[in-house]
Amino acid sequence: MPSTLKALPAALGRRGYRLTGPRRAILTVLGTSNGAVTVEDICRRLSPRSIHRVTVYRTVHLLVRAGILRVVDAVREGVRYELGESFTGHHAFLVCQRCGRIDTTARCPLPDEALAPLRRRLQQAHRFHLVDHEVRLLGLCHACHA
Amino acid sequence: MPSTLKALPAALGRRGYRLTGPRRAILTVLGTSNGAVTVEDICRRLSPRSIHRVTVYRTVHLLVRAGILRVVDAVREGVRYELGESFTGHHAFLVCQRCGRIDTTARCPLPDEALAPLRRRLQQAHRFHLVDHEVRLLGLCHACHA
DNA sequence: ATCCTTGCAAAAAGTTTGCAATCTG
DNA sequence: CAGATTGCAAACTTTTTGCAAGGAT
Repeated sequence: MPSTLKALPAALGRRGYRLTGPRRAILTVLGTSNGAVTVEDICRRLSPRSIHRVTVYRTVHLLVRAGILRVVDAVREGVRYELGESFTGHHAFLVCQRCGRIDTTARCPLPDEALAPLRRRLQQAHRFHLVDHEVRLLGLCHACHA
Repeated sequence: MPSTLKALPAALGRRGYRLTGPRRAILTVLGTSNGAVTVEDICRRLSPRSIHRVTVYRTVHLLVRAGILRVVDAVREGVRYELGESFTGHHAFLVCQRCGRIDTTARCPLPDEALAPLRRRLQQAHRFHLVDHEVRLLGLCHACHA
């Protein structure tokens, strides 16, 4: 995805944000990362202590607000726990994007038949060994949908 | 799921862990919660400051080790970020359960055709308004599969 | 009685905020 | 030049660890 790298600073500018050195550097890191990264990852990839960690935090928040970045893990707040599948069965998660509440569905929307081919494909294309899966359905819970 | 509540203390005992008051109380909270909870949630539901927050942390870790609880959010480390879908396209996440690395697949294994019926079902059964979804494929990355 | 568990205090890790100096448009 | 942005220090929040007292088997 080589075009992404060029498109990013432009995307920032178009949204009325200033294009500064730190932001450019952070966008470059993001544009050349393959996978989801942590703030720590970003800092590590920036030239040795060139940019302050606080700036990375602030920039990342800005980019999320601007719709350029998105949060992959954690809806917010800390880690969440649930009883093991032997107690609950396998299901999907209903995650409220507003209050962070996580509920569960009766069953998983990913059909069992799809798993074997998927496992095979991941092994070949990514050399990734599939063990489990988790479907997170994002939206608004009853209380927040008002 | 009324049987769960009784099964939990037994599950602990069977694995050779001691059955104490705090553990019993925490298991009761877990067994009667519908959805994934945070440590903060658990503390709030325990009788006013009866059990120390540190004990809740330790018990939760123990339960995960014992296979009674599982972590829903966050594989480890803090929040992770990725470019928005307008830059990357919609895909699934490959999460390594050992090193925490998160990579992405070319496309999402949840077929588009399944979304409309799913949205309808969630609206009816949970009064949940579906906006987006995220498939996390858990397993071992190439480097860790050794 | 043994040794696992708990609570308290404090450390560590991760994230946010106030403020003055600096840079962008 | 005006206002946004950065770095630094410090506050906060969340999670982990050391240690002595208490509790379960």
